[in-house]
Amino acid sequence: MDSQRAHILIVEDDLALANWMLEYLRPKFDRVEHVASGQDAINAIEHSPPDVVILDGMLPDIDGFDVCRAVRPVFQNSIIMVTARDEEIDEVLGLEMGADEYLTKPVRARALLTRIRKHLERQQKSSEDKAQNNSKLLQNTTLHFNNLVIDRQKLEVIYKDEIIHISTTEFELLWILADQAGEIVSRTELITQLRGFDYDGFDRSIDLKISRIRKKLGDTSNPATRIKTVWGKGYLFLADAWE
Amino acid sequence: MDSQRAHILIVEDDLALANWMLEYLRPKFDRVEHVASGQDAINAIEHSPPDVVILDGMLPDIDGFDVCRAVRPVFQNSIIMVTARDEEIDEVLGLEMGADEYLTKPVRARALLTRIRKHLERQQKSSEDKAQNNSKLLQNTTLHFNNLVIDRQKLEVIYKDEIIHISTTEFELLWILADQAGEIVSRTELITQLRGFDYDGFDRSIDLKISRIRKKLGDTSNPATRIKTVWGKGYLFLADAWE
DNA sequence: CAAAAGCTGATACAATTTGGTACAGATTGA
DNA sequence: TCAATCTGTACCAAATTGTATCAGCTTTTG
Repeated sequence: MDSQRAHILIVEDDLALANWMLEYLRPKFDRVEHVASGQDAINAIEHSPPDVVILDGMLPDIDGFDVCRAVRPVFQNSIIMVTARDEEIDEVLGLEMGADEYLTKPVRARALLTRIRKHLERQQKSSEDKAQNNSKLLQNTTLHFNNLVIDRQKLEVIYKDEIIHISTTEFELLWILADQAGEIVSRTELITQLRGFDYDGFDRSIDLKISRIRKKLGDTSNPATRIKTVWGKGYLFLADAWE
Repeated sequence: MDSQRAHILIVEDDLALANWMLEYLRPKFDRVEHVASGQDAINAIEHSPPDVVILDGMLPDIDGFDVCRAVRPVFQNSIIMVTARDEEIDEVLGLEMGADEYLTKPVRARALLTRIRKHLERQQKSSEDKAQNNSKLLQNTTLHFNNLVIDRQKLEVIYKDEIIHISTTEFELLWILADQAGEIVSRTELITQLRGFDYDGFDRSIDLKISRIRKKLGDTSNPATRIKTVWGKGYLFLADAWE
């Protein structure tokens, strides 16, 4: 799961607690922000909608529940409400306040993380569903190149009648290249497609995967002849080199 | 939905309270039943699933929360849990026990009715949604994949004309995967569906079950070829690998 | 009712997958 | 040719997954 690219907003006036959350979540997600008041929360959410909001029920200015109501019309992602034990329990129980999930203080780190991941996962899935309905029918499910078969449904690669043991991400990469056989595909594009988001900073991981794939598909001569390197541009999958 | 046709089950050992509810609800719904123990509740729910269950948290034999857990795998409609105020509020607040709604005693008639209607309405809505998308799947009681037959009613799995000895939870897991054949199902989702509530903390139990199922279904090659592992994502049941 | 058998999941550890770092080798252009 | 840039891979640490083992429970048997 690429939690990495998630954007989390913490709304919490207890600065000690907020800092604890920040420290715990920052290494795990791409962007973790914090505001301490209800008004700031509303502004932040409307200005730059996060994927998940962690919302304290009791805030100095605007009540957390009211924040919830205020942003709901424009904010469809998940809200995880954190309430103190002695706050209006009935309200919480009614589940009518518009949050997607409720936790009580004290919040355990593990529980918080689990919930965040659950909601991110859901969001991703539902957006994938939508995307698929529009485009999936148009897509090929299997690619053939002579003795090489790449089966997207089975996540399986067969070369010369033998199943090639290939890992999930290696498969993804191979698929992307093969799907655009004959075209040069840049590292940037590969990395974006693989991880689903832009990645700055340089990285040998694509080369590494290519190297592994080549080995598994017997493309061992130097320079490689089936998945070619195009210096300064990217990689090129040859369609007619698989005999 | 016209509440008229709804089927309500009341699980309550306090007979005075139960009678009060019966009297109040009977004129408003088509079928309102009552049982006084957890075991009876489980039987009743499994035998003839109601649209809404009103479940007392504290019962003479099986705890209401346990009833909830017990039926969740096979019962998807709404459970409204009624708890005494001094019962384990933490549990309730965590919303981890699998009920859809919580009320505290004393229960006000009006509130109860409102909640029931809300849930009936939701169910109506979501069943309409589902009916549009996959009306067949909902009614399916048996899944076929070549030589593999998974029979939900008999809780039976047959592979190559042989009955596979498989435990109940293993069956559940297999069913969930097979029901979504071709889609990657995440561990989080599996665990939630199996246990009926969120679970924090790390856990190899799903992997373990998968491992056992694979063994029983002869998916022994490494890596597995019929129930595939998708690294970082979950598991994938292949529909056409059962010859 | 007690013993046996079966089921479940926790723990522990092994195996696999992934990608960061480092550095050697290859390529390019001045 | 040489320095700068780009690519290939060995090596390693972290994350993820597979599974043996075992204790605690349930169910079944006798």
